[in-house]
Amino acid sequence: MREALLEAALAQLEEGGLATVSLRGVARRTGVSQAAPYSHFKNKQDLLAAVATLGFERFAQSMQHEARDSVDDQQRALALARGYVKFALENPALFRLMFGSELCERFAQDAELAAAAGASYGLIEGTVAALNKDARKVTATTTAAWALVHGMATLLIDRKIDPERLGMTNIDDLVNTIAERLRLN
Amino acid sequence: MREALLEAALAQLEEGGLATVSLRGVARRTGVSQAAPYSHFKNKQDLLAAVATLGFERFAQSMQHEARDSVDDQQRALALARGYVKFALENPALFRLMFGSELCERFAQDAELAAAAGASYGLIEGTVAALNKDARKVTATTTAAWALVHGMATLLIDRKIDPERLGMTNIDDLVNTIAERLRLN
DNA sequence: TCCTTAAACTTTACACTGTTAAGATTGTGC
DNA sequence: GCACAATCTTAACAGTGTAAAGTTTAAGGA
Repeated sequence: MREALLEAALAQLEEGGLATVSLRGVARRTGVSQAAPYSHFKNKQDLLAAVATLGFERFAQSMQHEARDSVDDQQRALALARGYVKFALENPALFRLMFGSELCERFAQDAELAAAAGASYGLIEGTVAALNKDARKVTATTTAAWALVHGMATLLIDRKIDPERLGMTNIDDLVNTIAERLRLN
Repeated sequence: MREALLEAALAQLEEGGLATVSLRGVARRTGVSQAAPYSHFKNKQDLLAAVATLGFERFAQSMQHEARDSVDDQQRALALARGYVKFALENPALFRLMFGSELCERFAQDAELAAAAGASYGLIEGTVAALNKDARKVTATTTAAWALVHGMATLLIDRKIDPERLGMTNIDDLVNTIAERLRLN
């Protein structure tokens, strides 16, 4: 049942955005009374945190899947970037929940959530580290790479960047073109 | 009075975040009845759009102020980046409103909002253009620069990047270090 | 001066939300 | 068979966005 609630929340999230996700609506969708979710989640934020944790797990999978055939670290870095952006575009509301301010303070206390997010970060850092012999630069370079890709993802889902205006018809080309402007080592 | 409502909304926004901004609260704060704001704004989103427009104007000012003493285009680009990130850190809730999903669709119909946002984009694009003789590259490079800086700003205000972990104690150094990793021409 | 008209504001109401409290139901281990 | 804990339901409270209807207010023309 806990899973049914999570699934209902996820479905509602992608159908109507975070603003349309209500505990009562999720309960209704699951065919249960309005207060039933409180047996499984302390409150609404608690449920959203669980949804976000699930999101981070899929996020990491999405990036790894995109990078499964990469033969060198350079290619792998680009593939991770594509996976990052594609996940955001395919699950915009979930992505916004994962990185938005609603759960911002929760990462400090929710170990599961923090671990799931940390795993995603580790993917990026690991690949950057493989490209940099100078270990002192790894953190800064990872941050730069992350910021570039994260900015691209958020600006794309919020329609601030229009791929057409760049003459790009598919996401792969766009990500490759933009990520190319970064010094990775 | 319209201005008094806007000011109250802005104050509440920075004090408690977007989630705590309610039309009724804004009305209460202004010392007026709960339905009074509807004489000046069609609905809540309309008021938030006006707040965001105001935010974009201050945003552009913040960047220009930071770049006022730059002697060359390279320095100016870095200064704009610092202004971008500083504004986000000093007005996190306003920044999130400006770039968040609540007003995402509004840019297409609200000319004032679009113009204010466009002016900020123009600042960045203009500086990138000054650094690139090849006009075909300007759009892509601007997008990359924007994404990098925007990603840094959002990750910083959402506590995903910790300046301490990078050995940085002030924002100027952080922005310079990260922005340095970008090929601007 | 009086009257009209439009804007601004108030009161009231409705449907919705998160959350809590109090019961009812259920299945499990003794 | 029974206590007990988990799970669920119903009912309630305060808060929200918004619409409808009525009231005040100010301006302009006869």
